[in-house]
Formats: sequence, C-alpha cells, structure tokens
Amino acid sequence: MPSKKIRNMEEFSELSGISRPTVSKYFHDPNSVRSSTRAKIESALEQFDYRPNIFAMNQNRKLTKNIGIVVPYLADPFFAEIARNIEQKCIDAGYRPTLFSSHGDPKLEIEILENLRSLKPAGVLLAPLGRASDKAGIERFCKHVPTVLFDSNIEGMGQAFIGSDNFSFVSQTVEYLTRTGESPCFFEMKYPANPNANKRRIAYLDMMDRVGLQPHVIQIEGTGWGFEEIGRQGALKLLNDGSLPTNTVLCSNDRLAIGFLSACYEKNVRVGRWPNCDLRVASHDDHPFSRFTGPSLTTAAHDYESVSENAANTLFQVIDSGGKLKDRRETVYRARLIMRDSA
Amino acid sequence: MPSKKIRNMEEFSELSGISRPTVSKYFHDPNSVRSSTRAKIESALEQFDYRPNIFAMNQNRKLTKNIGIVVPYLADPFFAEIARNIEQKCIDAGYRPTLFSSHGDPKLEIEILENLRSLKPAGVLLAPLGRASDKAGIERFCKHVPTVLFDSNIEGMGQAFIGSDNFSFVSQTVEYLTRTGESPCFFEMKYPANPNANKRRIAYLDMMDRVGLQPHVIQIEGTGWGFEEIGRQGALKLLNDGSLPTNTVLCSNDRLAIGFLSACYEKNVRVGRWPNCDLRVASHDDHPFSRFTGPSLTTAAHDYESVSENAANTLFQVIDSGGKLKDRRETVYRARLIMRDSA
DNA sequence: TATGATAATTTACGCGCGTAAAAAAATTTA
DNA sequence: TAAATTTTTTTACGCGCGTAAATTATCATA
Repeated sequence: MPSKKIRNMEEFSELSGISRPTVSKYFHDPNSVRSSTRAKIESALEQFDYRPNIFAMNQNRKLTKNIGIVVPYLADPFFAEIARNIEQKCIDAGYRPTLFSSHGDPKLEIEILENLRSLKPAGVLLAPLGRASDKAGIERFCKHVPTVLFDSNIEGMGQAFIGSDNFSFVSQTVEYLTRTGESPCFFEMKYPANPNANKRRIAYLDMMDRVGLQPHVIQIEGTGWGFEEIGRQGALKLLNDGSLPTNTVLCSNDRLAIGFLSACYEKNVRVGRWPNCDLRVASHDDHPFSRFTGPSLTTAAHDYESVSENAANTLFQVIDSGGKLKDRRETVYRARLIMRDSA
Repeated sequence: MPSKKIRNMEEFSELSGISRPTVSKYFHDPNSVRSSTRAKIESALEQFDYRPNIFAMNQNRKLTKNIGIVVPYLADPFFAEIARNIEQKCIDAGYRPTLFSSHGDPKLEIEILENLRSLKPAGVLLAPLGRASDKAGIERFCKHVPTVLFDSNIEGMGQAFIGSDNFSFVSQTVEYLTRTGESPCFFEMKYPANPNANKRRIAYLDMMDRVGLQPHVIQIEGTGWGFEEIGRQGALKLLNDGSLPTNTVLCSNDRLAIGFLSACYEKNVRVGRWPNCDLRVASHDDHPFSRFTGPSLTTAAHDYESVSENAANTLFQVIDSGGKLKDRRETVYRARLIMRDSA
C-alpha cells in the first residue's frame, strides 16, 4: 500500500509494464488505448497512486482540460448555486473547472479573462456583468477562447448563449397577478446592471398591453450590485410618499423584492395575498432566500438544471468541434411560477 | 503597439535587452533586480505585453505562487464575502488564489485538498467543514502543504487558526437581551455542522450562569447545510407546540434565525423589540441578509476584515518562513453587537 | 582611481511530459 | 496461416522556464 514514491510518468510506466507514450496517451483519453492495456494501467494506478504533473502536462498540450467559470457576483447565492451545478458537470465530463467572480466590476471581469488565457483553458463559461461589461474586451477574449455565455446574453458574443426566457417569467407573474387581484406596477432599477432587466420591463409592458391594462413602471435610483439595499431604499421612498400607483408590485428580480419586503415590514405595510393585506409583492428568479422572506415570496423560478446542463454540454460540443460552432446558438428556458404568500 | 507576438522569455529578454536568467529572476520577485534593470524590463513589458508561461514556470519552481482558498459552503453569502476579502489580499500580495467550496461534503473537502496538492500551492487557507471533516485526511494534507485555518478551528491542525471569539459574540447578545427584557433561550441544531456552535452554546450556559439565570437550550433536528429550512422547521414545531420557555430567542447563527423569523411570520407571531411584540429574536454572525429580514435581525458581527487580513498575512508568514511556524498560533477577534429591530 | 561588493551575463543542464517517426508486436481479417 | 490492420514500443526531440556556476560588468565606497 505505501509503496515507494513515484517521481514521474517514466517510473510509473515501468511499474505498470506499459510504455510511457502509451501511458501518456491513456491520460489524455483512457479510451484511446486497448482495453487490456487500459486495465493494466488502471490496476497499476490503484496500486501506486500516481498522478501526472499538471504543469508539465499542460505545458505542451495544445488544449488543456481546464475550464473557467466566471460569474458576475458570487456573493449572490443565485450565482453560487448555478456555479456549483455547472462546476459539477464539468468535473463529471473530465474537466478541471475553476471558479471566478467579477464582483460586479467590469475591470475585474476583463482581468479575470486575461489571466484565464494564460491557463490555456479548453473553454470558458461566462455569465457576463451585462450592461457594464467591457464588450470589446470580452469580444477579444472570445476570439481566442471557446466561450459559452449563460444567464446574461451579449448579442453576438461567444459561441452560444444559454439562459432563461424573460418573457416567460413576466408573462406568468403578470397573468397570475392580474387574474387574482389588482394589476401590478413594475419595480426596477433605473440603470439595471443586468440586461435581463430590460427584457423583463419590455415583457411587462407587452403583457399589460395585451390584457389592456395601464402599465406603471417605477424606476428607482441606485447603482452597483447591492440590490437588496437599493430595493429597500426605493421602497421606503415610495411608501413614505404614498406614491405607489397600485396595490400590487412586481419586482424585476428577487433581490430587489427582498429589499422591498424589508421596507414594507419596517413601515408596517402588510404584504400578502390575503384580504387584510395592504400590498401584494411578486418577483422573478426564485432566489434561494425567497422562501424565507416575510412573507415568503411569490416568484418565477429559473430552470437552473436545464440552464447549467445545456450551458456545460454546449461548451463541451464547442470544444469537441475545435472551438467553433457553425452558428451562434441561443437557448432559453421557460420559468416556473412559484406561488407563495406575498402575492 | 501591436508588435509581433512574443513566444517565450528568450525572445522577450532579447527585446528588453536583459538576459533571460535576470528576467526570470525579475518575474520571481521584481525587487530582486537592480532598479535600473527593473525599469528596462518593465518598459519592455508595457511595449510588448509578454507574460511568462504559467505551466513552465510552476513546473520547476519548488514553490508556486498558487494559494488555495477552501470554504465549506459557498452558497452561503457569509463565506462568499470572506472568500472575496481573502482572495483580494492574496492577489495584492502577488499570489494567485483559487477558490473552492466543499459544498458541505467532507468527501469533497478531502478531494479538493488532494487535487490542490497537484497544483503545488505555496499555501492554503482552509475553512474546514468542522465536525464532519475527515480529520485524518486534513492532517495528512497539512503535513505537506502550509495551511492556515480560518472560521472553524480544528484542534492542532494547520499552522494557525484565525477566527472569531465565540464567547464575545454570545456574551454581548446575552447581556443585551437580559438587560432589555426577558432572558433568552438558546436555539440551535442538535448536531451542528460547525464547531463554533458548540462554543456558542457553552458560552450561553456560562453567561446565564454568571448572571444567575435559568438557561434553556433548545436543540432542533435536521442535518446538512440548509440551515434556514432547518431553523424554520424547528421554529414551526416550537410555535405550534407553544413550547418556547421564554419570549426571547437567541439563535446560534443568523441562518437559523432567518428560518426562525420566516416561521414566525407565517404563524403570525410578532417579532421585535417593541411592547406589542410577542417574541424577541437575536442571533450571531451578521449575515449579509440579516439586515433585510422582517424584522431586521439583531445580531453580533464578525470582524470580517481582521479575520481575513490576519488569516492571509499569517499564511504569507508561514510561507516566507519555509512552511512552518514555531508554535501553532490561534487568534480570535471580538464581535460587534448590531442592534436592529428583532430584539 | 583603485577596491571590494553587488548584480548581470554566459553557458549549460534539467524538469516532466507531449508528440512525432519508425520499428516491432499484437490483433483482426481474409 | 498469411496478409492487413491496429496498437504498442523505441527512440528522440522539444516545450518554456528554473537554476546553478563561472565569468564579467557595474556600482558604491574610500
């Protein structure tokens, strides 16, 4: 069991009885060698616990097995969750994922990508900051590294985009809200960090138009990624002014809604879907915390699993086909309405 | 500006007019060369945009500039935040941090550490899972790689531990609660994942003893890292049974408290520090979301900044002194009481 | 300006593995 | 069983850089 320490592939190949080039081939792709030799190598592997030197390996390989996963803001559990999903899928496919967060900073986003290049990644899964992103910088990066975007789309960038169908989020929440009470106003940031926000506003306007109702879009001040606080401040202002146009608020995303609910609590505004309540609040994303707000948040959930699976698989395809796809592919998944207590 | 592509350090050294070994030395530590040559290299660097090949670099160096940061559960924004802090400090010090999450799984924790070894890291900053951790596995790892623990201590493991003083958390919350109302019962998981929980219970018992009050420890069922849901279920049970011994609840940590508050909201139990309230709830950690709960959560805050700074600096020291410290160092920082509306 | 100390250059080798080419062996097919 | 095919082995080189040793150049000090 302890057995002497193995220094390199040379030594290991001797112990396994297989020549070094073949062993090397095995580590590149276990299926590329005859099953009998594969068995020999793997039995030796169990016996001697050798792992090829990563640095020496990647130095000469044109393509490493590294995959970069870049999310805009890891302190948002939504991204932490989806990153975990994707990470696992990469590992299962035999890649070595590394996780990065842009922390809401476009400069850092580009810096991460540039650093990533020196890791010679086989591919990158990128959830861009969105509006704030340095698009030229990202485009430059995408020229050199196979990249699949997820969560936020940037027109034409990368080999594919996988995300959620914003219209499907908003259509479901709007329909539900109008069906069960007063029509909703739309609560969002004036300058949203994320491009999905714009699509959601448009979807809201579209839906209200369809059902022939008057739309009200409320755009609040505030920049950055502290959405909860921004939502809270925006809500406090509205509640103090008494300037809410309807008794139903549809927030662009859950983090704003969490802030909104916090303000309501403070101002003693009863939120919920019951008759004795002052206000209904709904939202989009099904943030991990949205079931623990007071009241629990009615929202529309991403199809996490499909998004992460498709994003990862698409990247694998891109990699396997040499880094390029015939046409850029865009896939979006429908939302699922989650009816809780807030609306 | 565009200038021809530089293939390797050889080429770059010619362009910069400095010999390759000296350039190599520069990249290892810019201060190790004369300032005049440093200037020459750096001006060439601006002109030609060359970066040494990471893999070739790390292959031969006894010590890389890699640092691993391992947290138990990245979907917890608390860890996301502290990881970000530490990450930045590593970068500032010229290291290349890589972030990993054990996702609450001891097997994964060990797997991460073992994979980490093949990156030949200069050091590792590890927030262990705690109780569930495979201690033998971690110990084995620490023998080979300079490791500093943070957040959760495991007796004797690693070169140092930097965390928070659990007694200081509990003493402040207990003192505040007893000073302003009924004495608190202590709400925690029966089998907490994190060793800090035990220290907090002991501190609670100690404090109650000091002030001569009857302690009540409530231990709820549930395992894993879904603390909010566990806290919620535990609270629902208590509220349904009407078995709360006092009108003041001190939760072991904020995530349990978030679940607790959510249950209170659902059961129409008014939580807060005002006379018309049924219950007071306080907690520990100052979780990023604790200011947005309904009501906002009275809690005790970690000294994030000091913990991350000291943890990082300690690791740098360990690395600089060849991987070992004379004696294992334990440092804990005091908490700060954050008085909000829940108690 | 000479002196010693410090830093840069020259030369050379090695790290662990990828990979190409030619030869040999094992396997499949006829 | 021979021929055709696939796989493995042998041999050899190169990747980009770390690093050691001997030499030479540069600097600070007197």
